[in-house]
Amino acid sequence: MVTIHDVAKRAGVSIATVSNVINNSNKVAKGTAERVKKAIYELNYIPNNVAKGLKMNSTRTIGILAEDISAFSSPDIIDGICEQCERSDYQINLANLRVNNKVNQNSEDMYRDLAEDKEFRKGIQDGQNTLLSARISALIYIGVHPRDVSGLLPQIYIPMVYTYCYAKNPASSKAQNINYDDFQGAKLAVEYLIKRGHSKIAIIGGVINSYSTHRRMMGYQTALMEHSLPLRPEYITTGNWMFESGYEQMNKLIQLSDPPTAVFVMNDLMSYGAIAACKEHNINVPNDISIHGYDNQESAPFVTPPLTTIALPLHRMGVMAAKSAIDMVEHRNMDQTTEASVLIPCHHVIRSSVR
Amino acid sequence: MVTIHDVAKRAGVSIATVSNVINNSNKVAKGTAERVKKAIYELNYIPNNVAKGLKMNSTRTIGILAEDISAFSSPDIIDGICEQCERSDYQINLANLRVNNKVNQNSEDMYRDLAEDKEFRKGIQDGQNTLLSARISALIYIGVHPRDVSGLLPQIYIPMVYTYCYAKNPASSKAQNINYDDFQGAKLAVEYLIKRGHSKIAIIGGVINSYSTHRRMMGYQTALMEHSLPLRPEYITTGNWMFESGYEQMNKLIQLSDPPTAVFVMNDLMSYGAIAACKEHNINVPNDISIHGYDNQESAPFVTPPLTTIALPLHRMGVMAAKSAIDMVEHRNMDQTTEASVLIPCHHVIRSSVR
DNA sequence: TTGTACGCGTTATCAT
DNA sequence: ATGATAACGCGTACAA
Repeated sequence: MVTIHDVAKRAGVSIATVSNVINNSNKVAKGTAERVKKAIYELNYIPNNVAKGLKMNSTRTIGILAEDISAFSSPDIIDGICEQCERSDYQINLANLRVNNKVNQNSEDMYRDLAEDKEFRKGIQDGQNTLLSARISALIYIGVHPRDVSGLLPQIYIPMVYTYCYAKNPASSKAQNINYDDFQGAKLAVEYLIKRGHSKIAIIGGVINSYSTHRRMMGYQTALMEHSLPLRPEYITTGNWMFESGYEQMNKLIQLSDPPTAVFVMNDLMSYGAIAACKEHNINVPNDISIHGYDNQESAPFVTPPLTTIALPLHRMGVMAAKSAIDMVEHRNMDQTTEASVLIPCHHVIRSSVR
Repeated sequence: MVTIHDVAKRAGVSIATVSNVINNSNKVAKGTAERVKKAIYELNYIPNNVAKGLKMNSTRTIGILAEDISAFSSPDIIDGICEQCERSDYQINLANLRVNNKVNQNSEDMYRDLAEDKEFRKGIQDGQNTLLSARISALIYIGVHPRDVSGLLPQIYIPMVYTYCYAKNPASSKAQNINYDDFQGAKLAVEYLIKRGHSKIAIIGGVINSYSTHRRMMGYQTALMEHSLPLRPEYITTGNWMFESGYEQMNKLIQLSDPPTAVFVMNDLMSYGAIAACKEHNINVPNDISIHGYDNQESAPFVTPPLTTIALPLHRMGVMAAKSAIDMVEHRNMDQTTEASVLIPCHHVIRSSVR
């Protein structure tokens, strides 16, 4: 490997001069700088960041600890992180926990079970340690489900950002949570239904102890309230985020004596189930009943009818996560205005499942 | 940060001894080793891999240069790479080129255009250099489309693996291509259609100069040939991988005087278009006509009818890619049996779009 | 403006 | 079995 010494020799200068043209090119005479740059180019010199990292005690590297990189939400978040890191000249070190292979899908409370799983906790420890031994400057933890992950990670002394999850008691004294706004997204959805003339609006929620379910439910209620619409208990149902539960709950709603004309379903998967239930009863979506999803999964444009839904600001979450991580590393977070948690608004994707 | 010196002091030994218990614990007396381990635990010592990397001239780090981490194929490949790296005690350094934002979707030959795009070539250079300055031990390049990417990357002196793309003239003298088997996958699909009793089997291909289109077409032909079925030119159509072209080509096939009873469509997106065309003509899928896709996109189970398709071995490609990268790093690739290109078989996902 | 010398945290060699 | 010490490639006082 060609080093700074080789460049110095070829340019006929000392290594200090080479270092100076690389790092603060103003400190060195123009002619000398040219010679050095020429030598760098000719030798195809590539600075050794591991030596630099050792010397500077800073690697300018963000560690990503992803609960599951195959989760639908992870790639776009990581994409955002990459983008910001490129802009700020940071590198990325990646570790993956493969949560979705480990979680018990049949469990009532799969994420709590998971949090108590010895093997998973060891995996998370190992992942964190591997990253830490690479001397990352900050750590971004990407969850697979918005929930409190306090206590999952051992305490560390570098800045931390949680995204697609949050920590009430973070693992670092410098920490931030970056998430999308469940409340705003749900409100957006229901307000749209109201705007389209619906007043009998039911809801199919996710699992009842989920943060998202709570927040989205509040968005639903608030939208109704602000438009002086009644909150009808028989219109409130919950499932478990899966296709089947959307199907089941929709069947219940259909059989009501005064059925809704629109249903806000808390995720796309359950929406598909709801649509399937309608089809079975020869109820046309959206003509007889409107279905509104949440998540904007990759499949949403391709189902029949194409699903009107709420898109998550995943890319922006990644950008923001990297940005706050880097800000904390570079001590720019010291103004009191910085909130420990930021919520990024969702936006609407209108297709054809709402009339 | 606590260093090996702190541990040594606390354990009352020299740093050499601490290093020995970490790396070759057999060289040191049992009692001493215990004391050292205790000190490590008490001080929460985490080895500094950047110092180690400098000293060893090896970081045990795989660089991933992803053309687009948001492409449907990338996350599972990366997941596989992560898994193998964890097993082999390697770290991962990630860079993303965001190709899909840069490519001109309307171009006849978008990837060739891209390859000639100055800005993209600069991006790829920068990405490679960033990775190289982190002194990665090997580089894995993940494409977004199976094609020859020779000449895109500058020549380098570390092992390279190409996956979801290939290089006839790789950028390293130690290189390998890891891909799925287009030919085998297509043959699998068409043989299934034949087994289900179809003999009038049409095909909707991708863009005509695409490697995948060629290979899948050959799989189609071979399956027909091996079952003594005629190759009917009017059954051979091609599109451009997008929804609309599936729709258009299907419309043509429907209007044939002797229309097919089954269509092998070369990707899922065009399959959705084909299904849409059938619906418009009140042709029931699969009862009147069968549709077979390729890719097994996340959406495939949710369209109507759920799509029978070919699943790509993405995770295994990632595992294999990392494995060969690491093998090359550790000089285990020296047997002549190692092929420059390996193809991993696809497998079948049977749902309801084929009768 | 440019050069010399030191130290960052390791591992490995060579003594002891 | 254990310890002292020289590198690894770089950035930066400080000297010139």
